[in-house]
Amino acid sequence: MPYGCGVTKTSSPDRPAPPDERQLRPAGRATRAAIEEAARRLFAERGFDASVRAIAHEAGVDPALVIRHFGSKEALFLRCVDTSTGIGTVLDGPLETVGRRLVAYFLEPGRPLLRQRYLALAQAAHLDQVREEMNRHTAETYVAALAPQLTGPDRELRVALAVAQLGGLLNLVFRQEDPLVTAADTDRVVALYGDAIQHLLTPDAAEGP
Amino acid sequence: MPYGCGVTKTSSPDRPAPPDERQLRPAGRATRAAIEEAARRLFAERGFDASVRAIAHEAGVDPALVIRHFGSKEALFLRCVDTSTGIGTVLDGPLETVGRRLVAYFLEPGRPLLRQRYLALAQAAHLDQVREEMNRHTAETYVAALAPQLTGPDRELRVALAVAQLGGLLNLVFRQEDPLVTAADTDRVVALYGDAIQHLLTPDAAEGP
DNA sequence: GTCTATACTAGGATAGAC
DNA sequence: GTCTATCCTAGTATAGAC
Repeated sequence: MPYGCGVTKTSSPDRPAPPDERQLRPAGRATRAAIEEAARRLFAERGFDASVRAIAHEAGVDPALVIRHFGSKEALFLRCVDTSTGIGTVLDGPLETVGRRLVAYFLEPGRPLLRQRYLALAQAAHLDQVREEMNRHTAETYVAALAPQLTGPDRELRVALAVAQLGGLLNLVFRQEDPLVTAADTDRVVALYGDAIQHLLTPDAAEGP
Repeated sequence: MPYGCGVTKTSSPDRPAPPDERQLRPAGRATRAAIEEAARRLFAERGFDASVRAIAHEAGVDPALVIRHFGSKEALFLRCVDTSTGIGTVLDGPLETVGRRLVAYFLEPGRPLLRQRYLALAQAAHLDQVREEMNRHTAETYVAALAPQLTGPDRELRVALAVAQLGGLLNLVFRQEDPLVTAADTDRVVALYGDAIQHLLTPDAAEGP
């Protein structure tokens, strides 16, 4: 997810590295898992506004345990929000039409999960670690996949700017709910905005109808 | 400011419209003014994180007075943050180069105020009223100024999408501080991203070097 | 009308007993 | 590992003094 959404952590640097999570007591494992499951659900539903207390209640445990196990609300959030949403296949297609494909992918209806995750991340973007993860994800997913295929100067910069463009669109359609855009034909937005993104990646290519 | 920043209110719908602010008691006026001045300073410095209590302390009054006078922190914020930053002159120039001019305007160094205001608004964007003001500002400033000059279909939609693009760039350079972009030559970003914006506004125009 | 004092609710985080 | 009790900060509301 652009702007960038990333965040797919499997270990937190906050806890002083227990030798292996699978060696924890069964009770501890179950509690941890219950907290994490509840957190995933509530973060998805309410974004970063979901309170630690509400998550604890949902998991049937004491609020203090949430902090005890995950260090902080921010660390728990980083652990729970991820965006492994199959964007890879979109990026793997032909470079000449990736702009429209990206826009179409994110605007495709029936993807409430994408929207939920975007809103949750956007809401938490004031936290430094969340922004760092976004940048890391942008670099690892988008820049790594597209920059080598580009020609001309500033290949990495152009991909970063294209991702920023995509983020601007998601902000508009997912957060602002601008009436001009929500009422517009999706295909038109895909064509217009997709070509604008494409223009940064392959400036010389001709455009489709 | 795009994405959109607007918010230049002079009267709040929350209070039931006192006939004229100048008719309030001197003491009341002075207190109100002190609170508002302190709020402007702290909101600019710390964004929406500036607490009501800190604002009250800065103004030398009781925290309850802040709420008493302005209704809520959100209402005070809406009253204090504005973006009348002279974007009008940028929009008034020739349409054919407005994309690059817009990017250059926002990337121009020595404009810490622009950045401060953007960050404050982005941080408060989870509030419905703030987002509404952003949309209103986008419509009144950008769409109103540019859409009539465009040719072809979807004129208003294309301006809204161009503003979204601009918002994506500001998010990148003001919030993310992506090393790829902060290290890049400003002129390159102006050319690349400005042309991408221009492409939505005047798709047929040729591009500069 | 304007301000002071107090208090309510909610949130995140921590200390220390079991 | 788990829980109880507690602390701190925050936004907001209200009663009552001037």
